[in-house]
Amino acid sequence: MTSNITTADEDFIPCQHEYRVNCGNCRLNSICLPLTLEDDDIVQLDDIIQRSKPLQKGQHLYREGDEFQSVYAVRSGALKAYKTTDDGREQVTGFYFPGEILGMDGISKNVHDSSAKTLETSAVCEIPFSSLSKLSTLMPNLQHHFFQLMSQRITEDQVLITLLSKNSADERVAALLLSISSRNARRKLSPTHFRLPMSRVDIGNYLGLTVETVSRVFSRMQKLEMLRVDNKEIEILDAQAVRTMANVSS
Amino acid sequence: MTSNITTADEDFIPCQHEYRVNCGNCRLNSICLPLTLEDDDIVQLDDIIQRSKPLQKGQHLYREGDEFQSVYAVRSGALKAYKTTDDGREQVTGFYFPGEILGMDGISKNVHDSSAKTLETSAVCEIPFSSLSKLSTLMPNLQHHFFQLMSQRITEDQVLITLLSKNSADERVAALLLSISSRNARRKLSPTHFRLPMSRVDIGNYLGLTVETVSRVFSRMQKLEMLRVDNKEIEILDAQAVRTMANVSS
DNA sequence: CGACCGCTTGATCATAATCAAATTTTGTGG
DNA sequence: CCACAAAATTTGATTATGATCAAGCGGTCG
Repeated sequence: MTSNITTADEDFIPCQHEYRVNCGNCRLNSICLPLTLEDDDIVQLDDIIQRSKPLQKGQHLYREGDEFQSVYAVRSGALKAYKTTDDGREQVTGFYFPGEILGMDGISKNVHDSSAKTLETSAVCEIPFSSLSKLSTLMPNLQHHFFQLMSQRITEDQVLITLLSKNSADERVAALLLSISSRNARRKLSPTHFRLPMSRVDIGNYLGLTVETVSRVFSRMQKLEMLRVDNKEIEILDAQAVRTMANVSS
Repeated sequence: MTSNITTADEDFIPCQHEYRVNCGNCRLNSICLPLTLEDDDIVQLDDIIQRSKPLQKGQHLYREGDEFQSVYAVRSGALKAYKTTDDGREQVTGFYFPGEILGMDGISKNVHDSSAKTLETSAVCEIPFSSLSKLSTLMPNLQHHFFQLMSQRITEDQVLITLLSKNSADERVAALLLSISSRNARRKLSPTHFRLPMSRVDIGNYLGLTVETVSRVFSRMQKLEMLRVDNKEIEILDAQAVRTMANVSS
């Protein structure tokens, strides 16, 4: 892990000059868990958080059925959460980017209800749930923010439910691109030019489509000059056209 | 509301001899919010809860965009939660039966993210969220249980996502019937013989199918002698066959 | 009684799945 | 660095599932 070979990984190289990351100096703290906290409180939150070594692409953070201990904040990289159906197919339930929290589905039964796997080299902050609960009783702001985070997960799932239930393949793919674009914007990255960390299969398993259909939609969007697609590299050429294709007011 | 006209409503007539309902004597308290609480704590919870007059069929509990104030526990009857898409179609995000909690999607933005409407005459308990939050900081059990309820909502939404994404019309309808059946069992009602409170359109808008398809699936299930369908009255004749059709291990 | 609503059934059509194959990209070892 | 194998992606042809369009039935309410 001390190697400094630069991989083909497109993401920023983590700051080397401030290795001792904490919530107070993390550049994600304005969109992550500390969002609503005072400086004093952030220090306490910081105390319970464990920061991971980088995880290699394809590693599991947890698996469906594992005992639930912690929720996780993505520090760098990207992950997918997914469930495996009885007949062995994979339903991707979400993609997670830096600053986003995953694992909250494990709270209800104290067992992870889905698996989480890195899509590229990633690092996460582990937040032991028992400590978070305890701290939440002392810090109403934190409790409220965590309620909000769970509620946000619910509203986002409801958006996906609607997308799967009512929208065409074109609309689903366009909506996913817009979602990734706006999440990039939130992290001050380009909303029009980015690299998809997930495969076409993952996209299909998220949107309820086959790989072939996903690929065809990308081709169609390219032909219409809305998009430039170079393998995983995406450039949105006509954002308005993509919004129109997504058929949502956002 | 002091009238004692009995409607055509199939549900049990609420106990008249104990009008002053509270959480301590509510027959749903073993599956509802008080689940994990001690007697003393139940009394405190009871203090913040407001019980509604019966709501007529078709009345709204809240609408998408309303300011979020409270979550609600169903006391009797049944409700649907739904979102209206930009092009005016309706996505039903859930059906709610006695003992179940709805409205948690409003926490994240302090605005209801969906609408809730009664499917038949119903009564609910209103739980002001600010009071619930405050009480939760004092009662770790309550905080934990509410975290669990939200997490359960998330896992249930993920099941629906998978259903919509991967399963056929037959499988979706069969899965819904099994879900209603097991929720009836939880309330000590018959798991094989019940009345559906929602219309075929509602079922379609929940499962991402048209009315016609829903109706055809019911017909098919009747022809296969798995089910007896008399309008909204359902009798499951061969539960194993329904499980097989649903194609889930549950 | 008649209009309307919810539900069912039938015929046809469209979208995306499936099957099949070519092509590009990636990873690995020499 | 190149060669080769494996994996991922794209494209094409055909098919199947459920949507759409259309009509009829039965019950309810004014």
